Amino acid sequence: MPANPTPLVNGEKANRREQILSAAAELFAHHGFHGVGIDDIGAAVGISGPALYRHFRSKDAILGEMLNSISRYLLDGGTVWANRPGSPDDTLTGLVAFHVGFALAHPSLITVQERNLANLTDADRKQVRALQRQYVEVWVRAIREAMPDLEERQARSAAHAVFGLINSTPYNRHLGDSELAELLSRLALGALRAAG
Amino acid sequence: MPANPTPLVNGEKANRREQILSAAAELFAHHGFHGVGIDDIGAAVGISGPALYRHFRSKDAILGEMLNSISRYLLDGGTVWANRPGSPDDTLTGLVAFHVGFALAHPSLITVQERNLANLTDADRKQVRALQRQYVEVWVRAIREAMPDLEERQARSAAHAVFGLINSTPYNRHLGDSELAELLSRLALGALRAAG
DNA sequence: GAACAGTGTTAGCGCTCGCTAACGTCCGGT
DNA sequence: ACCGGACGTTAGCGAGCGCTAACACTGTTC
Repeated sequence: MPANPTPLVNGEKANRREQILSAAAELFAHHGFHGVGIDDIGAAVGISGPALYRHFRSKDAILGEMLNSISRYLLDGGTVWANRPGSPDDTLTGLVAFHVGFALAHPSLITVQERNLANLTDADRKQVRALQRQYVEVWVRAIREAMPDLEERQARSAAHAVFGLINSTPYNRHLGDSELAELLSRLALGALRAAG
Repeated sequence: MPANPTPLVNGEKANRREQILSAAAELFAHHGFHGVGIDDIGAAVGISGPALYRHFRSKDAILGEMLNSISRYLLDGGTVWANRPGSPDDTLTGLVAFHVGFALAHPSLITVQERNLANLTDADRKQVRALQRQYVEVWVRAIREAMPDLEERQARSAAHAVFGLINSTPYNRHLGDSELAELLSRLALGALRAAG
């Protein structure tokens, strides 16, 4: 279980680093990494551009910490759900619910993680990729236990496809949260069941 | 039916404009709009930076024409499939196959269209958005005819979710094309059937 | 064969960006 | 009372960007 229930909490008691990460996530999601300036991020938290360097070594470091935190949160949470006792079908349902919950709570983080991998430092990208791969593997194992007749490559493709389905939350703001969560879960499980 | 079977063909007989659009799509998909320079695009087609201005009014115009072309192609093709005679279920299957075919043939166009809407000129964005909205409506109508008990808002959310599912092709390069096409179609239809 | 349209080149302007430097202010500990 | 660290400011650098200007070459037209 991760130490923090959600990554990048943006509550009132959050310290500067977290405020900055949260604001930067919103901006990166809307305009892309290169479309956002240091001054924009500073202004979003009420300080002025260069003051950011009291908290982060560089602009790349902001993105790096952001994506690392997201990937680690997903991997940790996914691992917990995958190891819960229960039938393979229950495990899959739990994983779906977990990912849906994250995507609904943090659509901008979803957007950033999907779009800005290429803007990372080589070292950061390596780390994030590794975490993402492990998360996919958690899903692949869960999928194959629920559908033993699926090949591994097909299960992996199915996992990516289901991520794409759930990660549509940024374009899906016209339904209530609970209603959307229920619909997405049903769609995701329906897709997975059709894979077998 | 659109005049051209696929948008932005990058064959050998393609003229300069099309070469440029094709190369720029690849670059934009990998590095993002702001991460690609005029000189990069020029180099990719064997000419040097400023020569692009013989063919396009600006860098924004390249992106604008690219996204407009994609959206128009999808809308035109989707409309054709939606109007084919056949059962509602056949129509849905046709739409899925059409979108899957496009996503498989042009993963980088998928990426660009998903990530770079925000970098368009106001006028271009308005146009592209309008085309995308119409395409979504084509799907919403088809979905509701196949599942009459679905509300319109739910059908719209389901459409976005299925787009996300199919548009996962950029992350899905480890399965053969035909195998992946078949899998994605099955997943998409399974998701849609689970919506009702 | 001169004019011209089409397509390429290089040089360079003006602007923005990430980042550093130098400095100011507040605040808790001895 | 004073010092030092944490955190903020503004000014400005060097680099890279989109784009324009000025010019060169080629092939077609009358």
